[in-house]
Amino acid sequence: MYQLVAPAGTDRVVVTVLDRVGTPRGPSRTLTLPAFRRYVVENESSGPRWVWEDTARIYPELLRHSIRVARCHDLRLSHVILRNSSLTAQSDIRLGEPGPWDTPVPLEQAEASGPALFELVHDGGTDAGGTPLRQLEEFLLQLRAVAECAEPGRLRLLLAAESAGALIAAEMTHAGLPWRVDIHHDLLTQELGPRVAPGLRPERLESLAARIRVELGDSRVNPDSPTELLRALQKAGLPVTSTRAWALRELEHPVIEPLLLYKKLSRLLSANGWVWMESWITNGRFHPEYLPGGVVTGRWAARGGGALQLPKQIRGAVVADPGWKLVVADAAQLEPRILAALSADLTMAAAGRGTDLYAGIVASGVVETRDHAKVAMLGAMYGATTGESGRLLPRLAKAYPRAIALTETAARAGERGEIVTTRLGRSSPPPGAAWAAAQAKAYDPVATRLDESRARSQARDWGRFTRNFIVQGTAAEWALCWMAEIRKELRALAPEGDELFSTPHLVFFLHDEVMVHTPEGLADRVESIVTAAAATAGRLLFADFPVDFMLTTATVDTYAAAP
DNA sequence: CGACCCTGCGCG
DNA sequence: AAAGCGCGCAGGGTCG
Repeated sequence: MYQLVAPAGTDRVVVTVLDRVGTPRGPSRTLTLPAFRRYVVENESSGPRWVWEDTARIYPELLRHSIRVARCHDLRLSHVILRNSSLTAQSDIRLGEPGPWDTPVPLEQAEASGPALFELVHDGGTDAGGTPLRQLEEFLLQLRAVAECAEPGRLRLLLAAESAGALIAAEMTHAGLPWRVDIHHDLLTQELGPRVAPGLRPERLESLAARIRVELGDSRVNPDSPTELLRALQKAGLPVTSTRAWALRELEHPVIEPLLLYKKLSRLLSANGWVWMESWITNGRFHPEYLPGGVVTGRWAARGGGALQLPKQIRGAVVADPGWKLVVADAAQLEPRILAALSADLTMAAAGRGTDLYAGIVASGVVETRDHAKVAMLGAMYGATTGESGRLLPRLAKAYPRAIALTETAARAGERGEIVTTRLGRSSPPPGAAWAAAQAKAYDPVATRLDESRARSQARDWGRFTRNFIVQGTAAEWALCWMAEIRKELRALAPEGDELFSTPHLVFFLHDEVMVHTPEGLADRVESIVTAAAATAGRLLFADFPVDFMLTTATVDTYAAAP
């Protein structure tokens, strides 16, 4: 059963009950927001799938009133997938001209309350029963596209997982990540010195800057300016063409040590200093905005606060509430395991069974060290051709021909400008017009050497993108299924009380890693749930193919203590 | 002054 | 100009 929800004006919502194939089962009802909330609560027990345009817009309104739903269908996110998927290439949704669903209204920045989130216009008219047609017609197109494609099961799972991700993202934003500003403050003070006014350098940075100037024999150079710094380094006789840390590390000179430290600390100050703390932490919680589907591959992005880049340096400020714990779990060697399963490479899957996959590769005698195994695998998935990674690749290819063939096939497809598709049906975007033009130019009779090499280089670039897309994208699908399963089981474990987040709940997600904030007494159960969910996700994507998705899990008081 | 690009670095 | 993918953000620098 579906419940279609659409805004009507700024303070009303139209709800329509739809049957399995999307036919309205009666007239729609227009509800005020309070009536809508009651409606959701009353109907949730019958297990509907709520169909709405944009979870990020409508669900926070429910969460603010401590209302959660189990399942939804996010029309906006689903549209993007179906519009691009090779599995729905023949569908009307794919063949139609681009429309309003292809240029979604961006979500306003502000955490603005209530009605602002409903300012979508009721623009598509209604049918005789009052059903909003723009949303209904889109939903019908989507249902048809899935039902008529060759492998509806995959897309159905993908859309459900993507939509569950949207619910989780909104819930995590709402709940926030537990953050101790006192600890954060102490940490900053210890590293940088006492806080000073914005624009000034704290003591520690100031003295490092002074040392840098002395060592360079330049009394005015500003280490924050790459241009000035580069010039000063060259003047001091150092053979550098950039001021990147990795390049400086190669050099031997008294300025290097203070300079590297300066860069480290100045990064801490600008990215996660006091200003950051004051703009992003409220009432002991970090509330970043997650963007499901924000990356072409299907990974999440985040906006504001750099939520997906929390440096290890400050993870000590993430601390469970008194009487609570953090259960942190990380999928070990996720992408290579995904590659093994995608390519049905039994040998590679066996190397990772019950053990660290890289250690397993070493144990199989393919390479000598774990580090070699890792760099070779990453190189295979990213398309490295030179260096250590390039040298080791042939050995991987010999040991795991199926896995390596899959990456090579994906790369060749990209080089030809073709698209590739993940396990569940998310397809890569086609290369842009500039790319195609560059390729065409190389075949022109008057093409220059430069034209040809540029075209070749761009073709290889795109090949590396598609090579990685298929693995990264499928890993993202696995992670969505993992998280959706965790969420479902956590809700079954402990029914919610009056307080929305008084029971175990997800508070953080980072591509292949999740964090659950849980009352201490339930931590063991939560660990089991997280572990079992990984196996479930593996079966959802790869049925009975024998690949392990191993986790590193830890129950800790602070994120800094997680492995 | 804002809009934009570049450099550099954090995360997976 | 880091070999090799995907991101976001801050600060410097330039342009209109």
